[in-house]
Amino acid sequence: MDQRDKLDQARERVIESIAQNMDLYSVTSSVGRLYGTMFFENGPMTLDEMKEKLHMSKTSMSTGVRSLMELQMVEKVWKKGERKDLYKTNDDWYKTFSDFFCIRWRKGIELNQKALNDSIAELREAMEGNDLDDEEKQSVEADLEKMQYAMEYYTWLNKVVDLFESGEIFDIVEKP
Amino acid sequence: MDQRDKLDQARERVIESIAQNMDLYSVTSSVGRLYGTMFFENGPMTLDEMKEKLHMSKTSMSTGVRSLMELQMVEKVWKKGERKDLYKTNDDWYKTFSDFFCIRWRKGIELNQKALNDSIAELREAMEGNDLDDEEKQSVEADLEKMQYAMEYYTWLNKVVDLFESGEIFDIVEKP
DNA sequence: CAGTTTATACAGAAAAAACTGTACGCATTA
DNA sequence: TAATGCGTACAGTTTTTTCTGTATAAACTG
Repeated sequence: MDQRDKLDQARERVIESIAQNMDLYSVTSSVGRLYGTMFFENGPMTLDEMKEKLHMSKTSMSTGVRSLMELQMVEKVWKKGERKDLYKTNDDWYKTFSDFFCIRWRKGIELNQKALNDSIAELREAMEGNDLDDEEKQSVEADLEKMQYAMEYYTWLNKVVDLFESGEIFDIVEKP
Repeated sequence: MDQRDKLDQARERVIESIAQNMDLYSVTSSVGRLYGTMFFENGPMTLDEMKEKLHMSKTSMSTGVRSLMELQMVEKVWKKGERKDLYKTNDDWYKTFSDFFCIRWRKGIELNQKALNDSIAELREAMEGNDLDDEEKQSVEADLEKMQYAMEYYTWLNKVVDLFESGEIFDIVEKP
């Protein structure tokens, strides 16, 4: 094998590994491959360059870049005299991980807490009225207990997310 | 509206919210709904009961339960005299979250580290041989720097995962 | 042991997601 | 202003995933 091919292969191995594991960020391996490719490119890339490298449609590159921008993994770059949009990877992986973790879980927590709050209130109200028979009361009591457990759990999880959002996690586990 | 309906609705709201957010655990909302239903059931359930409640095929219940068991969210229960398999939710959400977080990220880290190790070794070897022109050397140098950054990041992330795996996280953020 | 009953493997249908090519709006250039 | 070039909306196609019904093997019952 040619020396040049060997170097390319070493790079491609890493790109492919990143691609295969990008499902951790809920994107397809195609989008992951796009990220990996941009990561190893020495400068910002245009959509046409991406399309060229990955042998995919420009539309896919466009939507792929949008996904990566939402994840804050890629950002748009301005360069005077250049008509095409340029994109580069955001190379702070620590921040990318934290942001993703926070956004993802915070959203889930919030929605579930909202539903729990509403339902807990309704059940408590029903308990206070006197139109439940014993069996119903017992069932509502059981539901309330479960919902309260869930609320406590989300309170805890929220604090875990705070750890990452505040950057406190970097005091606990220091960057190399 | 009937009082009974209102109580059911309160429960259903929470189940549906859980279902919608179970994509955090990479399962479909159908599987999430199954989990929610089992969570609020007072005892263990059979596949037929699930099928009945969710109006879905028994096959789906079977595969759904398997998914939830892999996530350690559900476990099989033995009861003498009962021919059908019984399943109940594992109600330690703190552990479920930690386990999922660890398994998920540990796997990604490991695979990426493996690829990085191989490629870093190859590139270093290439640098030591004397058959690279200046341009190539520069390119390899740039790749190596990126790969080393990635390795450092994964080392850090591994330590974060350790925090959850060891349970140390519960000293930092205490359970309510 | 024959007759049920249970869970699941498997194949196919239905639904969802990913991807492509065309068309169009907007911006820049001449 | 006309002409060119860019990114993306959109519709249609392909691929993947989810879901169902049937068939079957294993386990239980009498």
